[in-house]
Amino acid sequence: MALDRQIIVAAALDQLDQHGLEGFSMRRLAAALGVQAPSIYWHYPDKTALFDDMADALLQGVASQPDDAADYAAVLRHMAGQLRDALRRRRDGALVYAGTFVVRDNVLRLAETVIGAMTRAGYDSQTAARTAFTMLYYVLGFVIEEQALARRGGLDASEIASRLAIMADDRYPAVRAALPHISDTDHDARFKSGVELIIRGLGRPGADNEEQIQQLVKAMRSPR
Amino acid sequence: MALDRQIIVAAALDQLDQHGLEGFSMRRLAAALGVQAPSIYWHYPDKTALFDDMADALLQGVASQPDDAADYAAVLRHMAGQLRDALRRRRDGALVYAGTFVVRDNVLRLAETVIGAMTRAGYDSQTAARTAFTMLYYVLGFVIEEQALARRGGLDASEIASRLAIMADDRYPAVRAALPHISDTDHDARFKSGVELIIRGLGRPGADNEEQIQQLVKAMRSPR
DNA sequence: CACCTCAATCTAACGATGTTAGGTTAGCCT
DNA sequence: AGGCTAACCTAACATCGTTAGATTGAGGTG
Repeated sequence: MALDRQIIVAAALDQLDQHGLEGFSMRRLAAALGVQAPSIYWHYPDKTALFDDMADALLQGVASQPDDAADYAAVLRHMAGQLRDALRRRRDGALVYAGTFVVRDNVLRLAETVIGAMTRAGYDSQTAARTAFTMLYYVLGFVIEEQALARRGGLDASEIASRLAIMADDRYPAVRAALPHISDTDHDARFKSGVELIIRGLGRPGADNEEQIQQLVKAMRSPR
Repeated sequence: MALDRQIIVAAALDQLDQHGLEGFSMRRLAAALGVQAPSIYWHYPDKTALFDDMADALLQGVASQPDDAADYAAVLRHMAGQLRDALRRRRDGALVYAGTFVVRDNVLRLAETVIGAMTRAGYDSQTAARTAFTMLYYVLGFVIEEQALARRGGLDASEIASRLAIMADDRYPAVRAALPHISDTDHDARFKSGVELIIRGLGRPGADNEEQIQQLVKAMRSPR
């Protein structure tokens, strides 16, 4: 009577926060809803269908007020940040989303915002689409690793760092030299640097200018 | 007697290919090894420890012969491709790796190759480390989505494409215009374009030159 | 009001899962 | 020969996703 998909999804996301992806259980979810487990199967054919809705719900509110006037780089930055926050909002959110990869309104709106801003700036739609996906994959991979620490309950960041320091012996001099940056816990800064790296990789709109930039950069990189 | 970790991991990866991550079972694995399920628990404390070894084994052979003379961009390209192939080799390989995120010899060797090549080229170790991670996250996200189609057995790529075409109505004009590129099934080309985007984002080694390039690119992007 | 329908829940159960407790074997060391 | 222990076994526990089929209760119809 009281149950519908929206209520179930909301409760399911709370369950996710409490027990994680591994500990998620249809029975516990049902109990939290004050109902028996099979009742959920009247509203959803199976667990994966429920998780599809959960994945979509994660993106609710992302790209809700697109700014058509904004610079395309600003849009990319903003959307990457919003996507990261959305995936981080719930425990194991990135894994839930990765497991399903649904095509729904919420993700379409996100794509529209990014691709629209880029095409308006003069990029062809292939470049726009591929950039949007590259950014999406980066964010997804980043948050998955960001949440991986929480997943393995026991060890914290410092523990990993010290274990890494031990392993990085003479066989891995470059890794050892870069240790403080590899173990850097300033996730915000690390995330932004990746976003900027991708944005910077975009040349000027139009294939010709694109090539120009590439050649120019290449020239500047050549040995002094 | 016959059993050891190496044999178990090899059989476990075969099980992964046959049944996927969802269908993986300690009992079935044991049966494939001609043994009862609890026997595996003499060699591994639990399932997650086994999956850690499996994740590490996925990267075996990656960056096995580092070329110290190679251009840093070539190293980045090569390592990204090798990592993608490694994760793709086994069904749900990317998800297995994402679930664990272990720090072992195989991943250290990969990091050493990339970071080493970049620092030798003149980049500071922070830029090198962050670039390596950005590339890693991109590849991970890419392969997760690449394997997502196989995970949901029923629908194939064309089915998704047509469903997407239906949803991309007037509300999403940019998405509709970019449809052929969004549904592009040439995964190799899409993968490479992301890799090149990230590589291109790297400026000339050294902060000053870096800024130079940024300013230059910015100038070229400014309205005609 | 009595009857029917059907959405929405229930109980009961099936087969499978990861894991643990504790017993059994078989080869090596003294 | 006798004991130790690595490496397996059987049995069982609690829990899981899911299905079959019974039951409830509200709304519409005669």
